[in-house]
Amino acid sequence: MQDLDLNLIPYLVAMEDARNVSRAAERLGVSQPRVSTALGRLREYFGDPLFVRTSRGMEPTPRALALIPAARDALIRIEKGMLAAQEFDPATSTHTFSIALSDVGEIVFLPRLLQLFAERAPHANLRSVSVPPGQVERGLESGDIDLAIGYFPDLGGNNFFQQRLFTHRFICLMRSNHPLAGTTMTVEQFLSLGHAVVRAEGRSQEVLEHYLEKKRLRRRAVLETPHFMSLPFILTRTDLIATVPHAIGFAYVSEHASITIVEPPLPLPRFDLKQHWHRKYHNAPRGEWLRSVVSELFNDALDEWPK
DNA sequence: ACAGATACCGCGTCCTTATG
DNA sequence: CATAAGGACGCGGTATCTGT
Repeated sequence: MQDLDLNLIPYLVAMEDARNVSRAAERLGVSQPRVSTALGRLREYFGDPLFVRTSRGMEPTPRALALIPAARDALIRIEKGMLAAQEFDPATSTHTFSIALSDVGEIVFLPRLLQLFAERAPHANLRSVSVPPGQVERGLESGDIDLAIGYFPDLGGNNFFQQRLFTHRFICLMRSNHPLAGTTMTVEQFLSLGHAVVRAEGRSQEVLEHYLEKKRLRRRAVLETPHFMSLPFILTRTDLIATVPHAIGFAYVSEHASITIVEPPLPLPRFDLKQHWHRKYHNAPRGEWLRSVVSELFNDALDEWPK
């Protein structure tokens, strides 16, 4: 440690970000040779080339990749602990928070989140972004997305932090005057009824599909639709049933008297709904505030909906 | 032609030593 | 023990070279 010049650490991190000496220099606000010599000293200290020239730019070596997380962490700690005193004030903030939500999330999260924003952050705005699952990662890293809420089983790795909000279970919806409304549905009935099946972009419906497939249970998908929104209108006018995450079902039932909930006759799988963020922003006051608000609003108490 | 590495020089920093 | 003065070291800049 004595021999390692700590001033070199930002260069290491900037190189990983830019993968290019000149651009790293630009980002750091220094000259290109300075990055080059800094890299040289790092190379000597660690006895490893750290970054090598390739057709895709300066590629980090395994050694560099092993070093960088710690370096990044150190910088963030210093920034947070010593330099960044600025606090986030929800009452005056005019920030627009970007949140990645599945369509399930839009229905479940946005109304309550907006209510809370109106009270505590009246000048802040919300933007719900719909991005393909593979791009959530990139968005969170770049800061284009502040938070991802929902079922994102692919969002792992040690660059991302997550917090479980509540566990989703599946329930069945049907019209209130359906012959089976208010009864205890049997497996036979469940399988013989026509189903309205949502195949949304998100991953949550896959959990159900995989389960049914594994159990070799075939239901009759009379309707396939990519949207949850149309379900209440469809169910009201047909004998179809739909199996959906419970928070959605509860939301529909509270708005549409013509829809009612029936418990499914099978122990359907459950899945955790989480909020995900990039470790880069773990200590950012704004992000911390948003996450605390989300976990305050959405937690296991949601299992008790509706009253 | 472009990007990264090297040469060289000025200057600032920090260490050592001296002194109040 | 604190501060001042002197000096070595090395950082970081510009210019330039080298390799792809």
